[in-house]
Amino acid sequence: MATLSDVARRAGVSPATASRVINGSSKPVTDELRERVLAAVAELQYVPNAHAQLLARSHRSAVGVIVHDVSDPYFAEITRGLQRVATDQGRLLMICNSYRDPDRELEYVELLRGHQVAALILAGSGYHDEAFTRQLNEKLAAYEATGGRVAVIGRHEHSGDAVMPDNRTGGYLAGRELCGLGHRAIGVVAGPRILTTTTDRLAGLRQALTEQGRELPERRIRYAEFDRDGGAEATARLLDADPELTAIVALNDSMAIGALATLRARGLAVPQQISVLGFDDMPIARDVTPALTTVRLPLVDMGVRAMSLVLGVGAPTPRVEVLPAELVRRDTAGPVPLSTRATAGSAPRARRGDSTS
Amino acid sequence: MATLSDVARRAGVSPATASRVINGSSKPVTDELRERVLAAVAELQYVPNAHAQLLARSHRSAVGVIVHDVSDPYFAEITRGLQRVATDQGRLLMICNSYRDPDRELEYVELLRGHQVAALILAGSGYHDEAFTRQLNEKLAAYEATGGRVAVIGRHEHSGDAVMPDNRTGGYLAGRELCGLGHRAIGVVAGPRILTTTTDRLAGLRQALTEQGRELPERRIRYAEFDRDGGAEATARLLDADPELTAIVALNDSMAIGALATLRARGLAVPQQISVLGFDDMPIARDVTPALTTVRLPLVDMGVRAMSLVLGVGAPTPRVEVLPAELVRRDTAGPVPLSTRATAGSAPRARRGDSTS
DNA sequence: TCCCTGCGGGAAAGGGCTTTCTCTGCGGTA
DNA sequence: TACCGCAGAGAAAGCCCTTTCCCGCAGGGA
Repeated sequence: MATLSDVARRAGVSPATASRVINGSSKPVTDELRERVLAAVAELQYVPNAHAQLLARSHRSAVGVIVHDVSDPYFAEITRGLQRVATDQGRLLMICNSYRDPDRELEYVELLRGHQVAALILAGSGYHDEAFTRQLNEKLAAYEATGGRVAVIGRHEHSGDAVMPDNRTGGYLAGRELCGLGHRAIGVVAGPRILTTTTDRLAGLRQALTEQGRELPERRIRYAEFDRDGGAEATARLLDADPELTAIVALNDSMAIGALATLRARGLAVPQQISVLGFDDMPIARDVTPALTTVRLPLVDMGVRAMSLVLGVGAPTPRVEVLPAELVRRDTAGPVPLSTRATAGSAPRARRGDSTS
Repeated sequence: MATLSDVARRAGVSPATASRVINGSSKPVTDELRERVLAAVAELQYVPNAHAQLLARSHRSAVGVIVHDVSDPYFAEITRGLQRVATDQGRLLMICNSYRDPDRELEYVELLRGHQVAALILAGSGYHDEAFTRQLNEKLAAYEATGGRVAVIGRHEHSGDAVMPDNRTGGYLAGRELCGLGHRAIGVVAGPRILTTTTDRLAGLRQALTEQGRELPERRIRYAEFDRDGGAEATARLLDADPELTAIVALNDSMAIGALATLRARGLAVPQQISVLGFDDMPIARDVTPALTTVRLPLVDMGVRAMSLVLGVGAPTPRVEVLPAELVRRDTAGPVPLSTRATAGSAPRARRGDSTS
């Protein structure tokens, strides 16, 4: 592997001059030497050693990102937003998948710190786990103490900059919608209990039902992995326990798609026999059939905001931006079926399309 | 930011000893000193500077990966395979999205080379572009000359190790299937013309039709972006030009999903009025309604193989592994509609389910 | 008692680059 | 003519580690 001094030797100049040419330093170099250096670079196919550069340079430019899994559409969208701003600012992103393993998350914080990232963004739900939260906060504090910037997306536990999707209100909107359609027997296909996202969304949902004088007993909730298969499986368990359900809320769209698969397999018509609500509005939601009624979160925007926070200069106080959730009505949620409607409180409404509440 | 010598000073030892303790060197250190060092590390929240380590250490361990876009399910699956092997071997992956921009691809080769990756994997279609191909090959050759390993996934142009999905046969299978179902008026929703993947799949398809005495005129092909929206748009153009079509082959599943959306919007029943075939069998293919009939590629396995090639010791000759495509029959392809069947050559078959050919 | 061995530890040499500092030589001013 | 200033180039000092090499010391064998 050719080094800078190889280039310098070949060009008959000092490494200092070669470096200046290659990096377009402000220090002037005569045209003749410049050309000799560039020729040497081309001949030797020289590529600077990034580690040596990063070591020698003082300023740090990369930004570290820890997500659950970039290929999960939820995070893919957020990452798209992060990328957009980072690219604009000429920053490189180092993206790490924690696969929702807290230990791996801690490791990645260290790893990224070791890589001298200028900032750190943690996206994705926090955990109901005191010990972990404390450890994480310690590590982040240590990092911030040395000038690192930190922002989280969708986590309560961090005290600094944060972008928070309004999960609770989202859950509330879902609940209100189903109540409005007359549903009483509502089941929930939930993500892992330990995730704050799960409990937040659930809390909003429960609040809506309670306001309507209905309830959400634990037996109508099934916890599973936050993905398609988890949703399919939880839906099956839910239906086995309670065949009378007229609606299912899935706490994210992946789970909702799994739910639809199970319902289809069991020959239950959506939304005629049973309604389904998703959460997140990931891109595929409009392409399943029937198109998924869901609670939209501004995913890309969340990424944009987080990266802006972290790259923005002068942050006197930690800033928390709450981004709103909104209901997207498509085709999976309908009025409670006639057979059970007698017991429902409010009049059913019919509609379809893509209007938002 | 604490450095190793800070730790050493605090522990009252030399940097050498501190380094040995921290890295678990084979050289023995007495328990007392070891503990003093570890205590200092904890107190200072010391994290080694990765760049300095990488610079000082000789062996390179990370592997660079260039894909079109990790959040595209096709590449997400491949990446999953890459990850699996890399993790087993304790390798870190650096993943870069080229977004199918050839220039960016070249840049990333340099970037990754600069980061001293032990190997480089390029996944995704090559381009019909001589100048670019030559440039890329030069860069790769320069990298290989310094001991780097290179493997490509789904590209013909590279002369070294390669994992090749059998796109041509896949296209052939799609064509044979539709012929068997009696279709004659077959439209193609294709990816960008400049991609070899597009032309390979198209070539196989054309071969199948030709063998059956049918043909695939250019006017029945529409080229668009290789994604959902591209598929939707190309399908619309195709239908506008030729409303008589009884089948559409989309050259990947994303496009197929876009095609389904367009057909749904136009009120055309799939597969009763028009059949749709996809390509790749990405996970969502089974969850759309009707479930997508498609040509499956062993995406995860492709990743596994490529990483194994590149990390495998002793490669005397460049190896090319061709991975087979297979047809997955689901619910979007059916016999040619009755109204047009009179003109069809072969008897229609009815079926459904998930059996593979 | 002396020498050799081996162990635990430190000194120092890189690893490849950036950047400050220094030096040389030139043109311009007093 | 003597001096100053400055442009352009090089020398060298880091950046933070790892690892080789070397040293001192203690214990064992002759």
